[in-house]
Amino acid sequence: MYEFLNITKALAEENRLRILLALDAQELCVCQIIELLELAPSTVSKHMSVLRQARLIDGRKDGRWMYFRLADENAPIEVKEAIAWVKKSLTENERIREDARRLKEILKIDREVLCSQKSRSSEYETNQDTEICVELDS
Amino acid sequence: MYEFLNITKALAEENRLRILLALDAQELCVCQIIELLELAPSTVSKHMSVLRQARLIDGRKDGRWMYFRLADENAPIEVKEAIAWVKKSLTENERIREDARRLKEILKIDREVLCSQKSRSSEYETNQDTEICVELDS
DNA sequence: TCTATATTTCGCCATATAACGAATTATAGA
DNA sequence: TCTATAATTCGTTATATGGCGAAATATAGA
Repeated sequence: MYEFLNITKALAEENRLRILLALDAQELCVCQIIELLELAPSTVSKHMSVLRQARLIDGRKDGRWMYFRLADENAPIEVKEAIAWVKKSLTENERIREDARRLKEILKIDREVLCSQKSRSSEYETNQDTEICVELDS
Repeated sequence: MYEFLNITKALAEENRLRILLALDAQELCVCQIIELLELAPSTVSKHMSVLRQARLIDGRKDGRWMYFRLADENAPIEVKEAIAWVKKSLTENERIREDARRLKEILKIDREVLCSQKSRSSEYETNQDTEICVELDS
């Protein structure tokens, strides 16, 4: 029961659903998810921990970067079915589609540039990555 | 998205999962669910309202009694899949099986007796419905 | 070894929500 | 009409959780 509740609680939050759907197409490092959601690193880290606790995602460390991906075939059946249900229910959702578009742009940015605090978008200024921001906000 | 979140939030609470599974076999009136969960009427009523808002259950009023049942084929596809997923994941759960056993006993009790405050079980005393309470607590 | 930095952990605050009892509403039956 | 009562609504309280920034941790590279 508690394991199942871990899954449903993990799914009961909009940003975590956005993360799951973003991971549908490819694995992502935390800084890319931070960029997508425009949340503080500590907040995103907590969300990843909740999703991982529920076994909805797996993580691997590569140097300083932490990569996450959707749980695969080895996951418990309830988890696999949960992921299938979420994907089917939300793939056509407008917010999720917008995330997918934004993510495509984010993936074009070199990770070194993306992850450095200085070049992080949106937060403080109408910054220099004009063409990217225009794409992202459209 | 908000509709989907209504579903996941409704599923992210143990007592509401117990209610859904209890409704798997038959429709129930609120007083029967109160008896099963041993929660205050106002609490159960709120849970029913959350489940209904998510469209996971339907209700019908019959005199003073309100009956609820699981959503049927007319429900949105996400709802039907959610119900199927929950059922498959939890039917074998020990807590849920115990609820099913208790529910069988509760359904034997005449509803007039069950619903009247005086004869409500467990709460205050080792009451007169001895044989029933023994069954329920075993 | 020392520095920079990606991520996590921790502590705090604001908000959401589960629980209850009291008050209210709706309905059956006297 | 009046009373009893099943259920809901409302107000309150306690707890859980999302958010952030600061501090800690881990690792790459100088």
